Amino acid sequence: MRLKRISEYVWEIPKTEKEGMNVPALIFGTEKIVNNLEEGVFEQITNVACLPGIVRAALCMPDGHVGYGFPIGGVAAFRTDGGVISPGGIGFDINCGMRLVRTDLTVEEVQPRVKELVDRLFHRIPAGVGAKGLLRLTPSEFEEVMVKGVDWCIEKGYGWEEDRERIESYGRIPGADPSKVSKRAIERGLAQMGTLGSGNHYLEVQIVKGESIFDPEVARVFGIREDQVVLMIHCGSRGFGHQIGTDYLKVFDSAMPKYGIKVRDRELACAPFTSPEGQDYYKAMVCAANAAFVNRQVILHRVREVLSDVFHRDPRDLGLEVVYDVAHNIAKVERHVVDGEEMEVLVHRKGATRSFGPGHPEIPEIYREVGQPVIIGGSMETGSYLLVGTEKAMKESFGSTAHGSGRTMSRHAAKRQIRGSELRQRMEERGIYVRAVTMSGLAEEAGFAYKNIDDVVEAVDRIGISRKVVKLKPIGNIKG
DNA sequence: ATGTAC
Repeated sequence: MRLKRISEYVWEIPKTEKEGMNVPALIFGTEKIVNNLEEGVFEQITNVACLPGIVRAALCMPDGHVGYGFPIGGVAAFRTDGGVISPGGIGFDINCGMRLVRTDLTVEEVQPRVKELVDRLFHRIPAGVGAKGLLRLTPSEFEEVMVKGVDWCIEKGYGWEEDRERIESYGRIPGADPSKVSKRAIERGLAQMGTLGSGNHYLEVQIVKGESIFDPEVARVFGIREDQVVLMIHCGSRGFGHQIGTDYLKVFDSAMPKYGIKVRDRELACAPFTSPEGQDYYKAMVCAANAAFVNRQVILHRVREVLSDVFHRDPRDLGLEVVYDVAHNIAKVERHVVDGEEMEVLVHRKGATRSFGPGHPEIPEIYREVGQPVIIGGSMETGSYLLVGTEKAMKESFGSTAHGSGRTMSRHAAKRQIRGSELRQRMEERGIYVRAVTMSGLAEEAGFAYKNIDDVVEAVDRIGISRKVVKLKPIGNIKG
């Protein structure tokens, strides 16, 4: 497919390249990254550009790879009036996301006890396919989870008041309607709050090395300093969100003819945002998004319990504060400037992170002057980054940036390259203590199966859609 | 990602 370089780090596939494109597709990345993207990504992002009501351009972030319908790393904004909502543009794992937690503990204090700490966390935070949590909710409690999100946790003592403002959308997106969620989805979700899941989901113990602080001023605002231990939580809405996605794909698949919508790929099933089907899915998606915030909040609660036990100190005294929590699989109603005019759009971010710049009213006051914290998670071997949102992201990418490394190798291929037990040993020799539910699952997540996180982060930093603040190095990891 | 196929 023909790629036109329109600036140093932006590549365009013009509208004329494929019949039916309503807008061009734009790929963000360095030459190296764009040259290495799978052909399927270009196919998928230009299919997205054909969807009804899409504005300006279909975007692909530097960590783009082939996904269900939309590429992972895809960002697309649709008119709220006249545009569509598509589960394939959000992902099955609704509000899969990242939460970063700071501590007042130093590397010297934690390093000698990292095995004990990781083992205790492993026992307290259930992980793996089908894992059930320590919390067993009644259907009416779960209804509150869907509607109130993290506010429910704070009411119940699973969170602190001050956690709320350090979560995207304050951990509670308005518009949830549990009556739009199937009984089956609720049955799957009831016992899953406070569980990690599997695949690339993890809980990681990380350290801040002095030479990895790129912006000391912003790092200080985010509560980050040299020699500090932090924890990163990566998980989503588990079987609950997955079931909602599955349910509504079926609904949309049969509703499309009614609305005269034809898509190039059945995986792009969608419905007008204002249609009954579109609104029902949106309301159910919000339920899953709020449940995912709750899931990460309950995991944080367990983290606070375990660290308090291990270090015999109160969690507040340990400085166990949320830095921020970002969604990377979600659609949100936001206002953006399109062709010089501010308008309301439904921004789909699928494997992409919100990256609002300084002064945005949706950023909490504590961070408003510098911009929104952006968390980009690498593979469990290579480290992760904390960045900050920019004004340029508001102009170029609907306030969005990348979310992670992006796979370069299939799970199957990764398992052929290395045995889980060998990887575990190799990681331990390099100072990363890992506990995994299955050794095959561990092998699938080997660092070599992913793009180099430094390349992805360097790209978003140079493009200017988020700025590097600090790189975080893993010393302990829990995998589902 | 996912009670990894209803």
